[in-house]
Amino acid sequence: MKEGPDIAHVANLIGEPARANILSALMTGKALTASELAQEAGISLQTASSHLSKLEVGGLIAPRKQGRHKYFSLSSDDVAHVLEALMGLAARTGHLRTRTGPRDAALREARVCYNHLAGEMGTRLFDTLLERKLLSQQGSDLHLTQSGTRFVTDFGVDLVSLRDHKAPLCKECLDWSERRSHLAGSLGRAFLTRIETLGWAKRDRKTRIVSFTRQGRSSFERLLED
Amino acid sequence: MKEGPDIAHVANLIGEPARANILSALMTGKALTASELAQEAGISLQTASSHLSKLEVGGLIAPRKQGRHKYFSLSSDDVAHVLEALMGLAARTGHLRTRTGPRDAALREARVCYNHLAGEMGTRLFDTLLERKLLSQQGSDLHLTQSGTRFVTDFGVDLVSLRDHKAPLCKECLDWSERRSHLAGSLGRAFLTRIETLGWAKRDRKTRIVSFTRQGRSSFERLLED
DNA sequence: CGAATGCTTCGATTATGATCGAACTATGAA
DNA sequence: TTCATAGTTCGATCATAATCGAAGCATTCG
Repeated sequence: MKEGPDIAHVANLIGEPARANILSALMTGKALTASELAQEAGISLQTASSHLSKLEVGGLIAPRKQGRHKYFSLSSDDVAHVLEALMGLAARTGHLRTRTGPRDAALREARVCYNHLAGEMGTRLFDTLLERKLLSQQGSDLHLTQSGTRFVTDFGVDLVSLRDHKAPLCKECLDWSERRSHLAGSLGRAFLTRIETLGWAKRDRKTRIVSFTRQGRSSFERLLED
Repeated sequence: MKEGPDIAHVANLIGEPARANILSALMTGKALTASELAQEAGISLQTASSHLSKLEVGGLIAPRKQGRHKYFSLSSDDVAHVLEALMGLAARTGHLRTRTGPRDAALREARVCYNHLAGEMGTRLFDTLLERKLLSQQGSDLHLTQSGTRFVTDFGVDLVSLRDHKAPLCKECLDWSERRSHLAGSLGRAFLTRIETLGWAKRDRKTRIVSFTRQGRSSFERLLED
């Protein structure tokens, strides 16, 4: 009864609606200010401040001061992973907050999961990388193969600067709508950034939706089939 | 702000200490009665009853009546997966309830994660299955290969009866102490059962610890190296 | 400097829900 | 039938924490 990590504390942090909204908003991967998060969660600035400090002490979010603004973001991919897992469970146990609508369909097709691509497009990318042996999976470790390195570089991602970081290059993240993995880690992030840079898709500012242009979509298809 | 699944509700269910204790107790995979769970969580029977009904309505646990007893168990592997993910996050953000001790070491070595083997022994099994190509991983789908089928059958697992179920045969589950995957799904369950049947290891009744005998440990090693 | 903006702290209010005693129902045993 | 055990329901109590107004810092801008 008293062994192991204290899951109640962490779950309790997530379990308050206002805080859950804050965390969900941060799943877009963007750093947001206290005021923005307050608005997002539908609470006053004072209340938000209190919640934010709890989340910070709890290690779920990390602040960054910039002038008189204070930006918050999720403190690690782990947090995003737990949130996605919770969304999956909540969806499967039928605890949806709204009826499924067109917006929901868009979310399922392509969305942001803490800076990397999730949804159907995300899992397809991940699966293709494995099928074409651009990515190799040993146990739960993921590595770029030689051809994978070439592929990624050709796509325009600067691997050299990525490898500098301590953070793992490739990680997998379980997708709540697809029940499959998509690519996380710094490479996952770089992929999404590159897709945006190429103008293939745009992130919606308010939601987690990633909307591909028609051209972008077919370019993406070609990339996968190449 | 209102799209997507209601994670706050689910997280809130887990976020109450008494309920977290109940769920943790059920991570052993054993079905427990209301009274047992009350004792496990250190609360009265009335209080436990209230919590259990909330967890049941929330879809996290499933009851089974047997005479005048009511047995509860986790309602799915998904729930166990979320709990493990939470434990990982809690452990990494430093929210341990107790100092690490010998019991903790035993837990890290081998423990039960909702009826399948977790901890170091669990992840080693999983990795070996992949290395020796007994298990193949395509995207996030896992399949037994032909040689894998032979391997498992030789080990004494009755695959035929397992395949009958609708539930997926192989699944992966992220381990909180190892940060790697171990084998879940009905095959994972069968593996642990078989290990127990062979007398290689015993589950502790009260904790999640799986303690291997000396002989069992070396048999296990041999199985992996074979 | 003073004014404005972003955020935090304090304090009072309020709502929620965890808790358990007591009474009640259901199953099983004598 | 009567008694015992397992579990639920009801009701009262109590503690916690979410909320926001008001005041207080801190930073930037004019």
